[in-house]
Formats: sequence, structure tokens, C-alpha cells
Amino acid sequence: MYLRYLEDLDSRGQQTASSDELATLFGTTPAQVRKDLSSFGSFGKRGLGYPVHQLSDQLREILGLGHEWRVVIVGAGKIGAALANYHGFSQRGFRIVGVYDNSPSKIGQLWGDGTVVRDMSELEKDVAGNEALIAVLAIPADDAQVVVDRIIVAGIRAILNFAPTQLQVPAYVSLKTVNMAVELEGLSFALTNMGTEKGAA
Amino acid sequence: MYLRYLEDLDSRGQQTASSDELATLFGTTPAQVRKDLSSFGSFGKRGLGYPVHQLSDQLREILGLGHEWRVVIVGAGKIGAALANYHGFSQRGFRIVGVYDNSPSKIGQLWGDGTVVRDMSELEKDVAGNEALIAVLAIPADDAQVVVDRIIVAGIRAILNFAPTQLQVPAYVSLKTVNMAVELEGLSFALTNMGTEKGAA
DNA sequence: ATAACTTTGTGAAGAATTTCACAAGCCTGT
DNA sequence: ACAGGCTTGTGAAATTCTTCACAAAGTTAT
Repeated sequence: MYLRYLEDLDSRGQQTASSDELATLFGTTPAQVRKDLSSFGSFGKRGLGYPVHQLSDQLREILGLGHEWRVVIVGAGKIGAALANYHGFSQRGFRIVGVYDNSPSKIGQLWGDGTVVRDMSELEKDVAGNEALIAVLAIPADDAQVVVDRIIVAGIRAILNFAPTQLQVPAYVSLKTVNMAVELEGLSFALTNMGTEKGAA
Repeated sequence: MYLRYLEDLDSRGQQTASSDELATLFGTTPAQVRKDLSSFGSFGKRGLGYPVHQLSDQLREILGLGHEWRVVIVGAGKIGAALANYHGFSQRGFRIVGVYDNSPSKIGQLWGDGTVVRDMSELEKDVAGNEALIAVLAIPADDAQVVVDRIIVAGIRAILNFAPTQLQVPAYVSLKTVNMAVELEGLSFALTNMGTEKGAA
């Protein structure tokens, strides 16, 4: 998240930023910003603040964004389509190298941007060839675990999961699940308990 | 999240579940499960475990899912469309009562399921009429803050934000931001630092 | 060069969260 | 009815995370 704001500042030509300034921007405290950054190294200049552009570069390095990551999307439904067309991915160095589905009605379908939906059964061979390490999963919950097991064997090492289920993966595979219904339920809880608790910001 | 698994167990006809069993399911510890649940009340029966169905009901109550929430979607792009068609929402009591956009090419568009995209300028009137309290924001980052200010005035009290930006809202409004690029960057970090840290599960 | 001012980096204090461990309670056998 | 076996609920300990506060270091003005 820090990176996003630093790039913003950078594009506006700001040279340096103090922890105070960054904290207001991120909605946190100066001490937090300094602790967070210091855990990766000593980036700031005392009396001056943090060099915006240089810090951006270093964070990108730390996050492993120095090179392009190849990503496959599994599931060519509505969510898969939205993700495939999402510019935010390509802008940040994630190149979508394939979209897969197992439904005959979807396979071969040509999307607006030239992507052709491929058969799941080709995934193994493709992943071996293009060395994709990241998969985005946009398939029904019931199919998710078997597909996960399969793509891990194929070589995938990180999964962004949109299926509303908890998945089992070995320790050497990173998994991040995004569950939109759960997010909405969190809002429902907040609305319901507004008076009782302090309101979330 | 607990609720999701409890419903799963319930639908399989399981009567009770121990904290141990739930913990394995959620990927946490039995002590954590007991602490979490006990913070809302005393649901379990000693020697037996938690009554699955009854606990589901109580959690739904706590989360405020006892009634239908009316939701508006702002932004009729790819993401907005995917969300509008996402069955997970309606399945869990969130009814989409309107989709809005300010682009003339989108307004009036009829989607497959009968939804008609309406002009942003009608949002205020509509929200007053249908008493929607929750908005899903699927618009470009640059427009997000002005739209947020506007829908809050209109009466929205909770926002699920898909725009890649930090938004300012008053304390009485709940905000949850989902940023898919940030999630992917988290995976990139995990992949890059696999050997150094213990792998994320 | 020096003084006054700013801001980082970081130990130490404080707060919050998680884990431990066990008494108390409930169920099932006999 | 009672003993033996599980499992919860919860204080207390351990751990993790956040905030405080200040010395050290850099900048600016004179």
C-alpha cells in the first residue's frame, strides 16, 4: 500500500516525504511508518524525510516487482472476464498469459482483447512452457480444491483465490483468498453494531 | 468465515462440532475458536461441542444477516457487471436494487438479468426511496472520492470499495476496500521471499 | 562554523492478541 | 446414580504489535 502512495507523490514530482506526511496519507501514525520501513532497511535521511522516488524503487524491489510475472486465469466466467480485462494487473507487471476453462461453451471463445479461452487440459503443458508461477482462480467453490491440486502439480506457486472456500495448499505455495460475500457481511456487522462499538473507518 | 463452514457442516447434517474440529477446518487453533466465539456469548455445550445449526443462526443474527440488505452498485464497467451478476450476494441476503453510471454509453443499457443501468444523477432520489444503506463502488480511482461524498449525503452508510485508492469517510460510515493489485503484489512478495521467511499458508 | 530546527531509527513501555492450562460442566457407560 | 471421558469457558502467561520518547544525524540560516 505504501508503494501506491509513494508512486503518486513521485508522479507529482515530490522529492521527499516525512514519516508524518506519509502517515496522514496512509491513515496511520508516523511511528508506524518508521517501524514498518525500518524493518526492511534504513531508507530515510534524518532532518529531511524519505526520498520518494528512491524508496519507491526499493519497495518495488522488496516486493519482487522488478520483473514481469506471468499469470494464468482459471475460470472464464464473469469474474474471470473482469479480471482478465482489469488494467491494474498489467500496469503493475502482471502479464496474463492464458485463460482456462473446462466448459465446452467457453473454450475457444475469443474475448475483446484477443484472448482465447483455452481448455483446462492444456494448462499443464502451457504452464511448463511459459513458466507462469501465479494463478488467479475464478471458479465455483466445489471445483476449487481439485483444480488447485492440479495447477500446483503443473508448477503454480501462488494463487489468488476468488472461490468462496478455504483451500488447502502445501507450505511452499502462497495462497490469498478474496471473498466478496464475506466482505459484505463484515459491513453488515458494522452497520448492525454501529451504536455498540466504535465505528470503523 | 466461521459461518460459511458452519453452514457447510449443517447442510451435511452434522449436529455438533468441537472447537478442535472447527479449528482444523478454519486453519486456526481450538483456543482461538473458543475465544472468538465466547466473545459473543456462550454457545457450546461442554463435553459435546457447538450445536452447528443453532450456532449458525446465532452468528447470522450477530452479523445482522437476519434481514435483506438493499445494495446499490456504482459503476457499470466490467467489475460492476461481474458483481451485479455474482450470485454469492443475493444468496446471502444482499439484494441489488440499482446499478448506476455516469457514462451516456452505459446508461439505459439492459443487462442479461433485466437490470437497467441508471444515471448517477438519479441515485439520490432512488436511495431515498429504496432505503439502500450499502454501496459497492466499482469506478476509476480518480472519481472515487467525489462519488463517495455524494452517496454518503444520499444516505449510504457502508461502502465496499473496489477502486484502488484510500477513501476518506466519516466515522459513521463503514468502509472496506478490496484492492486486487495489492493482493497480487502480496503474492509477488511471498514468492520472492520464499526461502527467507516461513511460507504463508 | 555554529546554532537552531527538523526528522529518522530504535530501545523501552504499553496495549492487544494469542496461547496455555485447567476447573467446571455435560454426556455416556454401566 | 456414578465414574470416566470429552469439551467448553476463561483467568493467567506468553507473545506480538503499537506507541512513546529521545539520542543521533542531517539541514538551513546566519
